[in-house]
Amino acid sequence: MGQDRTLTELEGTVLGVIFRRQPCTPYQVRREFTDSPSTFWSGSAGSIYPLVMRLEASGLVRSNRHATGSRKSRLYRLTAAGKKALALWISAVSPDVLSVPPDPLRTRIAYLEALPPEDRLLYLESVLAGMEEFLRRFEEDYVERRAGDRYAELMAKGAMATHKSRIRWTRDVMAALREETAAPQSSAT
Amino acid sequence: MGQDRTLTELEGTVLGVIFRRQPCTPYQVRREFTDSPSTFWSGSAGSIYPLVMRLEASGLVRSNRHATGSRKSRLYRLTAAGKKALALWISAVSPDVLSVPPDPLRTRIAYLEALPPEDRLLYLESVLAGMEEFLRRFEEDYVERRAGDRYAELMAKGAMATHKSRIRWTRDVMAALREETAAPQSSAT
DNA sequence: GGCCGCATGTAACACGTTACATGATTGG
DNA sequence: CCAATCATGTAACGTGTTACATGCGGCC
Repeated sequence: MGQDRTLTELEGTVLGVIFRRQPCTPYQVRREFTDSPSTFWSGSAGSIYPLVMRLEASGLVRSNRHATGSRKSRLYRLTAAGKKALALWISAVSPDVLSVPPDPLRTRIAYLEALPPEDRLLYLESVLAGMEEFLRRFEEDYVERRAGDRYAELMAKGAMATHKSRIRWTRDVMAALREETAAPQSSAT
Repeated sequence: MGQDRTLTELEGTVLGVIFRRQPCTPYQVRREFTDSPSTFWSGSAGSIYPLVMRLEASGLVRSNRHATGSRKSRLYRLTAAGKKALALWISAVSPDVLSVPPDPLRTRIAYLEALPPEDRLLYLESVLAGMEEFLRRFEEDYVERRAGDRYAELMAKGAMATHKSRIRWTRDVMAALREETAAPQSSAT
């Protein structure tokens, strides 16, 4: 009921969250985003509630009334169509999946020459420190939650691998920069 | 003239492109996005032209008329304020820079259990093949363009490092999956 | 019993996308 | 000279964000 269009990135992800957590409330879905170490999706109420309602309207999820005390809410779970749609969304191999994901740090470093020369290394150092701090917290968090969930463990490893690769690369950039200033050629300001 | 608000990700990037290429036309800016191996920004006319006009309205870029034959266009370059704004955008260390960037593949693999068990490895294999194909093309392209630009080289290395790390991780996931099916425990659907 | 966090929403706004429109230029 | 591509835009649309509104629950 309702014509099939391909799911957006957030819709697919939310469908995945509900699939994993079902039955669950929209608020639990939100928490999944707000608690995530990634800051890409805000998980704001304004995105999640309307989205979940949209999913229900297109028959991908269904909900039961549910009350805790006199507070009313709804528990959502996937329908058969929902599970099919999720599987389809996952397995449709799009270019974004195969190509390099966006990286705000890479973008900034690409235009590092817009910074005064003496600020460039300082910037990279502060970023590096921040990333290492992030890594520490991520690892703590990961140890804390590894409830034997093999899947969660795999996911965390993937995210950390990427993060570490970024850290290593940042160090490379710093080394290149130091080398350049040590043996100065003509520099374009 | 025009009040300073912090630049969005696309605005900062476009400012960077103009800084790098100046003087240049909006179309050249678009090409930078459409030619990029990353698919995150479409670089559609509908995004770039209005954005560049917005930048000019806020005094970050300035343009001169410019004609090739009877076709008219504008050549843009950064103003002093523009260069300052770019430097500020780069050096303001936000959480998105420090945390793990979004990864459509990671997200999909997180909900791999929504796929019929027999499809999971097949999916990962096809993704892996696609990523390796992408890597080959990226490397060709990179060799082709390495006009001794140390910076471009560094950037390419960063992107490739991330990409390779993703490939390695995908292999890990496949190995874990194979192991699991070889020595089956209780599996959730 | 008042305050703060939980939980569910809604409204206005900004921004990027697709699709469309238009004219110039180049190639067969 | 006709078609395809280059190049510059505009319009409608969808969707995510911030900010606001509301009410319940626990705690101090």
